[in-house]
Amino acid sequence: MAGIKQVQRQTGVALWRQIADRIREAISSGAYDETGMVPPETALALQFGVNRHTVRSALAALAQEGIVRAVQGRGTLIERKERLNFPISRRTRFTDGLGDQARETHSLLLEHAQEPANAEVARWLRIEQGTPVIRLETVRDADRRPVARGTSWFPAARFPGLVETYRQTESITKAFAALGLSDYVRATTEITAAHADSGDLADLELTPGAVLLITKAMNTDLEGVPVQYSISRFAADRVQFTIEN
Amino acid sequence: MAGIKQVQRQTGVALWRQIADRIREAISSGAYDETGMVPPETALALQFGVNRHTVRSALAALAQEGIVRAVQGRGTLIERKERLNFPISRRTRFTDGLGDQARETHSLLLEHAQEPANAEVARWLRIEQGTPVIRLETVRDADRRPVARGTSWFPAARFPGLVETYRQTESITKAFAALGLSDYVRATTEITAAHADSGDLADLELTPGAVLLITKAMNTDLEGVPVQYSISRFAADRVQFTIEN
DNA sequence: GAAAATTTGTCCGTATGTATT
DNA sequence: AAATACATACGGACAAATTTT
Repeated sequence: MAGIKQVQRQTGVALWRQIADRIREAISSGAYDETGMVPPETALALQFGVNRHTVRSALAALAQEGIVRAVQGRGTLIERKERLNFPISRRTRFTDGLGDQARETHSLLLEHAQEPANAEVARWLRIEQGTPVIRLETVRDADRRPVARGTSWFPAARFPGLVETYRQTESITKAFAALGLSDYVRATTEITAAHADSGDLADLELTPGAVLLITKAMNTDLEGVPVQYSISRFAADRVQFTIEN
Repeated sequence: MAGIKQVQRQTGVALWRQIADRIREAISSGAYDETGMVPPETALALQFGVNRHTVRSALAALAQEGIVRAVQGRGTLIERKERLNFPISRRTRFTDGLGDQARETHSLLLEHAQEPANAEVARWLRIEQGTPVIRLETVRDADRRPVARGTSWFPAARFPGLVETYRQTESITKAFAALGLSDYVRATTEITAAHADSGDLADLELTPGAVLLITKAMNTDLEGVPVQYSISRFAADRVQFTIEN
């Protein structure tokens, strides 16, 4: 089971890097497909002739890349992934956009409040700073796998009772419809990427170092008046966005 | 200079995490603005009453978030960042899209070749697999800072001499124009995010763990015939994308 | 320009804690 | 309950890069 090529010292490339590369190759070559796990750290340390900590550095790098996930007491599992596709267009809607990619989608309302708009929210919703807005904190699942967490703000005066309707329907589109807004469109979307923070790790069931796709989006009614501003944080290894022009 | 709150053991929260949080706060409060650096590891270890390795774990986490950057022999520098905005639309062009956000942009041609299209390239360019394509590997800078590296493929038969023209003009738009294609449009864009690999680290001057925004884009001529397929890898902390619908 | 001091990087060894099997 | 496996933390040594003397 020992590899043919051993790691080499004093080559200018750190041992843990060489080992990470070696394990990455082994994973993609399917060497560990039987168990779906990487061998225990102690076994790898023996195999490569290094200290267990050196192996840990290598595994930490791979975990950080999302290739493996260490579980205390169990072992280091190999991750496999498929990405859901989210089209971004004038007609962008979360659930509809998924189409038949997921059998079952859920939206969990974590928290809600009515509060005065801060500078950023006011700018996006084109209202005066301090105007009352409704804030919703949600986590969205597709087939039991958390996909995104986000915060949305709505002008409070225009959508009384939004929270109750949303809680029942789990859909912004339906809540809007129930409140007299039959249609709306995506006006602008801003996309960045960053590392997950501790809140993301918990809500999206991620491991430290995970990557997020972050969108800031503004929806308007058909007259172009802003009705929703959202910041959404997507687990990057579970989604991709597509834009058709 | 010692902090008022000390870190606490046996609380269920690892020491290195507590220390990372403490340093993160100190940075954002401007405590280290004078030097633009975090104190040396040994000083922090003394301040928090822990081993230097524990401080290193904390700093590694912050480095991985892109908040600091360690430089051997010098110290741990605090990163500050501004993001360039890339609009994605039917008229998407790299340099023009930047507008006045950068005084100076460059495109460095790393490598080029003519080769048969593989399955992916053939699918995007809507040509037969094996048809000759021109491949360009480039790195793009804005104000001396590398922003993106990418690979582009073009149908070889349609654009003879593309490489020479591109090398002179540093512009795909101008190279197309010189070869008789006066205008083209962005048809589809696919966006994902991931960790940087070793090639990205080198070309984009990033540190391990850095996050990338990755686009797969297809441009067509005005008749809708694909003329270019590109995979671009953007340093996520230097850019954002915007989509206006 | 050379030497010394400073600072981060790598690696080892050991001990103990915590979660899972 | 015991064994296994990952997580955290400490201590030490030396290497490598940079800055200071």
